[in-house]
Amino acid sequence: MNALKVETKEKIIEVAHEVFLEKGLQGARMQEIADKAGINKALLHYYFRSKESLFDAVFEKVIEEVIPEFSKKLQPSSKLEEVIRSFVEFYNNFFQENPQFPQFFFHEIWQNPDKLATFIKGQKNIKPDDIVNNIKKRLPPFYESDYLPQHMISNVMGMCLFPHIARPLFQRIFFGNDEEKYDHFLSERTDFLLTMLAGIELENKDQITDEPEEDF
Amino acid sequence: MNALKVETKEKIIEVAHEVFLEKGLQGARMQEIADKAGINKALLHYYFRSKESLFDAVFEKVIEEVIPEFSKKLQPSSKLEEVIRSFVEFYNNFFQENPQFPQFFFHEIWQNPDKLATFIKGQKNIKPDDIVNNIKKRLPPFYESDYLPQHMISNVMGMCLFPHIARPLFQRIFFGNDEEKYDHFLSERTDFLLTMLAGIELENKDQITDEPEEDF
DNA sequence: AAAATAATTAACCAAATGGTTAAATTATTT
DNA sequence: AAATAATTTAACCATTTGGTTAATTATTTT
Repeated sequence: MNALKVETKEKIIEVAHEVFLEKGLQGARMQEIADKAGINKALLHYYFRSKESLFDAVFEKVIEEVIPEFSKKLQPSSKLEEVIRSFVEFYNNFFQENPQFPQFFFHEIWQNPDKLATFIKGQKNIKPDDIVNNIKKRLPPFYESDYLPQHMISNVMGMCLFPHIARPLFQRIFFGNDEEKYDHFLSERTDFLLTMLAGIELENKDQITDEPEEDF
Repeated sequence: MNALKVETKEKIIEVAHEVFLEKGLQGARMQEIADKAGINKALLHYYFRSKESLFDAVFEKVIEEVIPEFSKKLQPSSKLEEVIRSFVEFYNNFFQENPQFPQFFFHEIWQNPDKLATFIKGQKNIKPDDIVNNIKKRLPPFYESDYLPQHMISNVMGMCLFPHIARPLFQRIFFGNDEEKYDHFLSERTDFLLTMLAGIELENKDQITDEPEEDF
């Protein structure tokens, strides 16, 4: 009558994912995870030796799902415009489906930077140097050539991230805490960002012939 | 009167501030705070009934220090350019001096949105409607007029915030975990943002005719 | 200086929490 | 069907942790 090994384990990871995302590593309670998974706390430790190891399993799974999707968008082959477009689309989409993710992610990154950074760097799909170089070659003129390409990454990521990570406050202060209005704001935003970014690029289009060489 | 009392209490708040910022409400330990303040745990509870009340005291103090500074930058009287300039300068400055603040802030905002949002909304210096209206009136043309002014706020805040909140990861991935390089990146960024934002605005300046053009 | 009040401590306490043990139940293999 | 292995549970356990008590030491007040 009872669930098979695999099913139970997956149920645990699934529900642990929820709880960890909501409460963080410290805030999460093993009892709550066990309860929500409909099992005994001892069984939880049967499948995962410790809270940490459960957390690792959850985190690994999340990252392993996100990173490939993420890095697909950053192929050096594609044009910068394309990269930005698909990046913005994906990022906004993902956050809308996983609202607490940013908060959780950055919290844990600060609590345990080395562990998580090492883990993420371990993902072979991501090649930071390639990304930076790809951007460097294609920077639109208004990104002053003396500045680091990392500024552009920060810009795009920051603009995508902010309304999601700041939601609880931002929604209350600027949207009268109206969920629907905020959701509308968020869906509108992908469009807005792409329009805006394209607009800025287009204004300088005449100067770009192919791949402007800039030295940094 | 009780010179000691004040000193102890302030010492507690000071050290609690550190610990809470680093570990968050859940992660912080009363014992650690007591130790670092060089006092007994019982004395900690003598001054602050509970962990929560200590946390509140710390949070209130932080907010009360930041908000006025913050809202000063958002006076509806000043020009949008000025607002952005001083906002970016202040924001970047503050984060450089309080690196863990963003992470801490957003974590707590998500853990207890109502409490903190209510508290922040209680600060009478901040009038969201005024801010939005002020921005609405002065939006540069490339911010499509159909879009909400909140987009612009998200843009500026997001671009300021990102490299700070993402630092542990970003530094490791894109800067070979070199503290100095990252610090340089951060100090360069204020300049970069102002240059970039000014540049974008200037390109549409013909319709506004206000400030002399700078050369980029 | 004595009484009263405030600040501080050592020793406890109860609840919560991550984790364990050993037995029981269920599945699988022989 | 018996033996073996995997899964699940109830009852515990040790530690941690926020919080308390009651006594002690300053500090003010009278």
